[in-house]
Amino acid sequence: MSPPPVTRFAPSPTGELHLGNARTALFNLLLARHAGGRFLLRIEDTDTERSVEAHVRALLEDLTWLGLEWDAGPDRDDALGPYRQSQRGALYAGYFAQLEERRAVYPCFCTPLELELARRAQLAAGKPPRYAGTCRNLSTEERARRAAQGVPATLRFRVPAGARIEWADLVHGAQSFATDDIGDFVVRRADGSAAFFFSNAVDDASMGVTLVLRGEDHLTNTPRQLLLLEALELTAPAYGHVALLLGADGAPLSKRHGAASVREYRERGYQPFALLNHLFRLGHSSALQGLLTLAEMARGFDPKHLGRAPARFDEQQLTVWQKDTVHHLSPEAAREWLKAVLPRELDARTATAFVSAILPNLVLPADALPWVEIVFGGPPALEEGGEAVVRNAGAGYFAAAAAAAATTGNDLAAIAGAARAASGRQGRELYMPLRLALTGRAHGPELAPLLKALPPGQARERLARFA
RNA sequence: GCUCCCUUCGUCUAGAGGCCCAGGACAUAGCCCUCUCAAGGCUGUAACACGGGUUCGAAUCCCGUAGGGAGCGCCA
Repeated sequence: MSPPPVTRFAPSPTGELHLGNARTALFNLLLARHAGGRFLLRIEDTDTERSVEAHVRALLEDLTWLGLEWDAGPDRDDALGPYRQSQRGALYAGYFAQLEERRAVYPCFCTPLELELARRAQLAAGKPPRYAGTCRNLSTEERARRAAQGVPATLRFRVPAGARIEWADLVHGAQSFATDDIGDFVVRRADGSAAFFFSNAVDDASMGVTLVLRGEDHLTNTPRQLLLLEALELTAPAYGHVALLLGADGAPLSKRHGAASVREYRERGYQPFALLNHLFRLGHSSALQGLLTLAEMARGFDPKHLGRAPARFDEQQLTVWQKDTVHHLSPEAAREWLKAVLPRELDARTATAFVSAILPNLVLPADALPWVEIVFGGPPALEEGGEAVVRNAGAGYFAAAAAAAATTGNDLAAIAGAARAASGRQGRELYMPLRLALTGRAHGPELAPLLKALPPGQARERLARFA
């Protein structure tokens, strides 16, 4: 029996939570829950230039809104924390010292400009843009001299030559990379802060993370982290690289596709469970059908069923989940969901009647707007072509219907019954003139419940118009 | 440029040499139900990127080609 897994989501707070990252978070959470393990949230804010506190808050909000709860994180500290990399400097210092002691790293005095020029020259010459090793073999004296001059230096990892780095990727299987294809990389910036390869790998190890599911964009970077961990004699987690999420057109998901962040979908009125159910099946397959709860997803999640090919985020598919979620909302939840579009002064009973009537026809809150106007905005004008249908039913039909509405309340059976008795009409012939007179439209939610939401006297008034 | 990853119906995917002239879900078309819409039921259309090999047999293994993507940063 292997120990329970520890997984993590380690976002950088540089913007809104991207859908691809949300999926990564979901998968890691499910992976942990599936086996009774722990799911950690670590904020990777070593880049103080781009990390913004407001983004951290937004990130936690979005994850919470989705229902993705972490066992430990920036707001839930424990012995393994702190969970913000900007607060882990002391721990990093110890590991930097170890690397220096073992001569696994060396100071690099190259300036950003020099490096940029070198990179461009290499690219232009058709060569891989890798660090040329300028500072790799400086003498001890030379290093001391430059340091004494106060030349700022980064710390670079000395990548061993002629070796191969191999690992079994959870998604892609056996991987093998030649160290000769990897340039010496920066582990500590000139300002003393830790660089991604370093802090990310070191934190996974020091936090006891055993399983890392991350974006495929990290696949070719993995050998660097493995090298680093090996030099530090730390245990590497098992890595799985999930294919990227694309837009409906097959291009990387971005703003161009309308929305690429959780926040945007949330603001448009999408339900968290709709989003979650969609993400669950993107790049992952499950025999489970239908709308799933997080617990059900956790039970059914299997890293063996993670796909290797990139998946497209198709809003049409999301809409299917959204409909399903919305149609199953309780009347209370539905009222809350529609709060922004419902008239303010509506009493609870009417609001519930109205919401229950139109819910089966909604996908997003905005879809309720026309019905608010139709039901609460007074007798609606007839749509194109409605006039003829109404006229054809005749004045007697509507006189009987209006009378029934006045005496029996907003009861469709009574109203239709009276109209039937007066006109002899049945089926569509019977109901369509009623629908038109009451809503102005030929299409819409079921009439009976809609009638119940109509303000007092409105049914009679709307029908009497054509008597 | 180099290294690496990927390629099954419109979309998400099942498929780990014979169970596949490729299965499911959603979308789509038709029918049924029905006061309309939605929901529901039934039926249908629709895919192994291409070319070589290996094998009695390949969607599955190997090699190429094409297309897409990532990485090669004092970003993460």
